[in-house]
Amino acid sequence: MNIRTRFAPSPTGYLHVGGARTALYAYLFAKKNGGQFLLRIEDTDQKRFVEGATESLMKSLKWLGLEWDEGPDINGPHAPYTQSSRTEKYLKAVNELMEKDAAYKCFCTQEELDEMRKRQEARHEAPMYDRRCLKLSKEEIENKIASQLPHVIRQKIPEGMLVIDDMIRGKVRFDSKTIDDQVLIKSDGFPTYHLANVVDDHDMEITHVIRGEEWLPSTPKHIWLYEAFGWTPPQYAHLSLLLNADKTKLSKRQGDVAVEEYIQKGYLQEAIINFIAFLGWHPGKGSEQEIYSMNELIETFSLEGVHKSGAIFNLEKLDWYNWQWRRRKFLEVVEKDPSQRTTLLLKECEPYLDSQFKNLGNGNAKQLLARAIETVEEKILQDPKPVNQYIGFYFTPPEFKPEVVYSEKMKVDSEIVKTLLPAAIAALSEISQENWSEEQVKLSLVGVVAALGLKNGQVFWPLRAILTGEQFSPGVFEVIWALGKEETLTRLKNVKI
RNA sequence: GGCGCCAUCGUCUAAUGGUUAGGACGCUACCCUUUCAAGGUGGAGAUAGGAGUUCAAUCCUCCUUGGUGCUACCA
Repeated sequence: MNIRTRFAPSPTGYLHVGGARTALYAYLFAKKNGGQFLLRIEDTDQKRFVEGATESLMKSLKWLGLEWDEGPDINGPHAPYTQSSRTEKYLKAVNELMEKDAAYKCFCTQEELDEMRKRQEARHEAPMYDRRCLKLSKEEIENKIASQLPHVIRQKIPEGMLVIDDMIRGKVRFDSKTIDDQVLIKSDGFPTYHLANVVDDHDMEITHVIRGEEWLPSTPKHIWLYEAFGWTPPQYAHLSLLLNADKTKLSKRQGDVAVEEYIQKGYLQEAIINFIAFLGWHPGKGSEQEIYSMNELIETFSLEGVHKSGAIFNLEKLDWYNWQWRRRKFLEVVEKDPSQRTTLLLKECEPYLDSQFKNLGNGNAKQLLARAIETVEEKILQDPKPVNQYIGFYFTPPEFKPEVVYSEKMKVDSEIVKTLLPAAIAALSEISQENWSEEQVKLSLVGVVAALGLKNGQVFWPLRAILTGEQFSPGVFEVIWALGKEETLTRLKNVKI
């Protein structure tokens, strides 16, 4: 069987990360099985239509590497792939349903429906359409149509139980008594999701419907529609939701939910894919591999590995994936061509560099910047945003920060700094201008360590902290060498405890 | 309210009718080190509760609890 899946978003805004995961799973399932992945735009609700949303959706999808085989922009054998251009198909389909007595016209007004619901709620009944228009006689219907009363077309839900065999959830039972006669065609002539979805999935030969859990309760309606048409329904796989930290449905209020926003923040495509793939899926077989490329995911993916429970969208893990992928891509290039190292790192930092560092020409300052960045390579690969912290002190002397200089962990207190400073100043002063090198600085400071009987860190940490004012920075020898003898001594002498 | 879905460390998850319940993120201790970071070795940390089936239940069944989704002329 040729597997065909689809992603069918509504153009109401950006691509939501939850939608991205749904699309990813549908994509992986299709590709794993050598099938096709389609994109269909479900814009049957003009009220919610947002200008540019389709383009934005497609852009994010493409950026993620989720390319479709058929879709609104490239078309295909079942074009068009935008529902608003397919209305005749739905009208034709619904006529067929009425002929088969599986649908009927309903003339109830919004007010009538509201009132009916209110009364049902007052009696603690489930709010449901009471089928009053199903009892209309032929003449009544003709009269109402003749007087041009607006109407909708409702699905006539058959009686009985229905069991859905969901690929993720197994067998799920529904009683038709609890299911409403769904509106299929709205009074504006547009279909609702339920009709359009079924007609299109059938027409586009979709074999597996992979969609969010929110559709599970309405799946019986869809299956009954397939039955009424005499079509074979697709296989269903209902995915659990992505959640906020408090386990509510992932929402904008509690953080960013648009893929676009993560792109802007500098997350790598590979990292986002890797991360969302593992939110509710695991390769199984006791595997402990965490890093998967898209190709590896395609090879490994299966619906059996998809979880039933919702997963919290945890940014800390995303950051970690992002770091792993930045590093992996960086090393791939550098291993082939080591000369690329600095260029690549500078490129990483470029967007975050303060303007004063951007146009340094090619002189000493530029080299200094390059070296500084190289020495904090790991930090840059983890997160290039604080880059200015790692280099700013070269250009602007920092204030003395006791909270950085004194460190319980490094066993550094003010007493140590008091004895250390004069010794360090004396030792560094002895190095002649010609001999001023990183190596010489190191020798000199190692001498101080020995002379004072301290641990390495007790000397190196406070000096670096005084000179840079930063928790993290390039190494102390590098810093001293680069600042130069004069500036280093000035900074050290200026310290007042 | 009705109907449905879900339930292993804080988070993502692995595992099996019999395990010291494993890994990753995060947290943390120590080691290493040219500080920090990285790296290495450890640590704390979970089967929601109650019944039942069974020699044996985290795993199967039921109930409770909690969470969540749907209940529109939205998708």
